[in-house]
Amino acid sequence: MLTREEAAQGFAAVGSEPRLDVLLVLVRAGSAGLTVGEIQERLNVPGSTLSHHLRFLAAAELVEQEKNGRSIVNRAAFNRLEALADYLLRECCADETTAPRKGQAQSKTAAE
Amino acid sequence: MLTREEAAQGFAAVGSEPRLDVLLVLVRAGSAGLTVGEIQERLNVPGSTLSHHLRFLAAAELVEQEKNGRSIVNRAAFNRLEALADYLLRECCADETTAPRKGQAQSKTAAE
DNA sequence: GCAATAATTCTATATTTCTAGAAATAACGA
DNA sequence: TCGTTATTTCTAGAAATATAGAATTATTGC
Repeated sequence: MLTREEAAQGFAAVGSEPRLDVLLVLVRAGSAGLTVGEIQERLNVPGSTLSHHLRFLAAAELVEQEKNGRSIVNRAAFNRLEALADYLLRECCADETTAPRKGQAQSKTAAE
Repeated sequence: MLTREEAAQGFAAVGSEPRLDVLLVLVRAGSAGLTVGEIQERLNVPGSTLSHHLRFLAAAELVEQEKNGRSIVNRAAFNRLEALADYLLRECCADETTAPRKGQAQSKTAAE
């Protein structure tokens, strides 16, 4: 489960277009991941800039990096991404006193 | 459907703790929404700062603002939040050539 | 050891964002 | 109209982030 700080950091990490691009190519790549060089080929971005963005994504634990020879394989952290996706609406309407929003999951913290 | 730019802007909007706090109280409040003053009470933040953050959230269309007398009611844009939540993993594993990630939805853009 | 490759760190500049006090605007009630 | 309430806009300094070239580190093959 994500803390509020982790969630904000995660959202900030994908809150810039170049970084969102990086994450999306990794998500598409699936569990095989991509090396830094492969990402660089796909996105056509200078190495130092890419490295900076990858560090950001790794710090937010949205991307995992594994060294393999002189390459570094980057993989999307799918569990973390799912947790992020769930985070925003998790407590939906917990304070709602009148009719709850139709079709909206109710908060687990709200009294059943 | 969200463009890449809209998605990045949306994530950036919830990518700061104070702003995530604002969004979360609105999500909890449900469809009734909250006035700026009510948010201010709950979060204990200066009005000018809150106004700045709300503008950010509204620009990303994560929050809708409706004027009501001298108050402004703010509501979470649930549809948009759902779209954001779906965005990250939508194209999961589209480029995967070997075994797809178990339990992971396949991309709509991938050949069926 | 040496050249080549893969990636990071260093550095510097430009831009954006954060924060919040002060002033301004807008709406209502008497 | 006047005072009060609700909110925004103005302003400005501090902090964070973006970008990318140059230098550096690490790994491999010969």
